[in-house]
Amino acid sequence: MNLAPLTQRFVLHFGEMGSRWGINRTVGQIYALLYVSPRALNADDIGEALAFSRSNVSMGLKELQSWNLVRLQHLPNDRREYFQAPEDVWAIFRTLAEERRKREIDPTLSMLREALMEQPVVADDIHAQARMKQMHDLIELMTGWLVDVQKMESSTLISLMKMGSKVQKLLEAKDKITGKIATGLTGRPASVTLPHKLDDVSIEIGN
Amino acid sequence: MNLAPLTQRFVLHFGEMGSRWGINRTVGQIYALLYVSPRALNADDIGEALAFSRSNVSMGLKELQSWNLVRLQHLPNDRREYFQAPEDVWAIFRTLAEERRKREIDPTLSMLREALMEQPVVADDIHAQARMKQMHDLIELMTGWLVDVQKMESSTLISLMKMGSKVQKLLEAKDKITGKIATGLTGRPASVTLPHKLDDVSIEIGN
DNA sequence: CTATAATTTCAGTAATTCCTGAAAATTAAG
DNA sequence: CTTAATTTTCAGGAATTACTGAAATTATAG
Repeated sequence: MNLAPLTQRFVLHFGEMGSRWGINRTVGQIYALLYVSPRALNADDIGEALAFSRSNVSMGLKELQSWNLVRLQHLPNDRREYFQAPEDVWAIFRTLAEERRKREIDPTLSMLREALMEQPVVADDIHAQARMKQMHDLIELMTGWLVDVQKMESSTLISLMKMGSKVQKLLEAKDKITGKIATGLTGRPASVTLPHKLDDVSIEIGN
Repeated sequence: MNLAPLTQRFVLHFGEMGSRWGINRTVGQIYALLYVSPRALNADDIGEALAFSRSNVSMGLKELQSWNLVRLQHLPNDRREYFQAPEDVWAIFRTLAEERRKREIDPTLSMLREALMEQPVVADDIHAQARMKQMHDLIELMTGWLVDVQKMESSTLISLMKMGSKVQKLLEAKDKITGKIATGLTGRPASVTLPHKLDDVSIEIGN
């Protein structure tokens, strides 16, 4: 391996973290290399840079493709396949979140759904099913939210994350207002803006 | 293994998913069993229920304790240690998120921070460092947000997740207002409520 | 303090995952 | 179609991880 110093540190780190992320060293290093590379690389480039066998690189790239984490392209007058990681880190993050959901969450959600359809026969299973329902509801809420959030523009997402827990303030304010409506203190029609319908909310700057 | 039908399905599923979640089969099954169990279990209970050796159970429980996923308790007139999973699924989820952050994200954030302090010597490293900066900034934003969100009440978190991408509406409305202020159309002082300071925002119901 | 119950450690083995080189399959140029 | 370049597959060996039983350690009752 003969890489530029910072690149090497990055690549080695990704290799070591691989096991914690559910990928192996090879795949971690290949991805890291592609991520920092200014140009697309072919399998031989990668194998040489990381000192992996050609077949190992092939399997690693296949894995990365199954994660939708690399793009394949062809250069003129060169029949080899070139790979690169997408430029946009937020796009990468979305892909990662989606793929992890598919692999790590969805199968469990399916299992829970099926288990909740059954009628418990044994006493122990009555409690077990109630616990599964709690887990199911949490996961369903989480994944639904994730899908919702995936639809947003990156810029919107960034703004929201920068707000952090201050979003809570908006929610509290909204609850206060809707509470007022319920008790009829505002004199406005009570029909507008229920807790989960925010479409007609407008905001003003307070004192 | 002689478990109630639904419990068994749940336990076996967690065992199989274990590898995708970065834990082994044993640990997955032990956690699943504790999660659905109506009472705390001791190591022998667990070993018998899952047909694992006593030492394997011991190692599995140690692992779960290192994840803060199980609580240890003692029963009167019994010197054995009893384990249980916390009741509150949202508390469990928070723990999981925090521990995964510590193990899967924080080390990378540290590595990136260090790499960004260096002065690139080689041309390749200039681009590599720029890419690392992009990744660093994203991770820092994400983890900061996560820490913020961890502080919220579960009920608040649930409300926010149920709103999903409708939160975006609030943000858009806010931007519209602050935009108006910037262009002086409201006649209000221009100093209030900058994009990241929402403390003084109040909400009214629109038409 | 002693005896016993309970838990943990650890060396050895089993099981799984990773990686390589050789061979097969695919692709495209001539 | 033939040939050469490129990629993929896969059997076997290497490396890692998981699991067990025995021994050591720790904790508590008497």
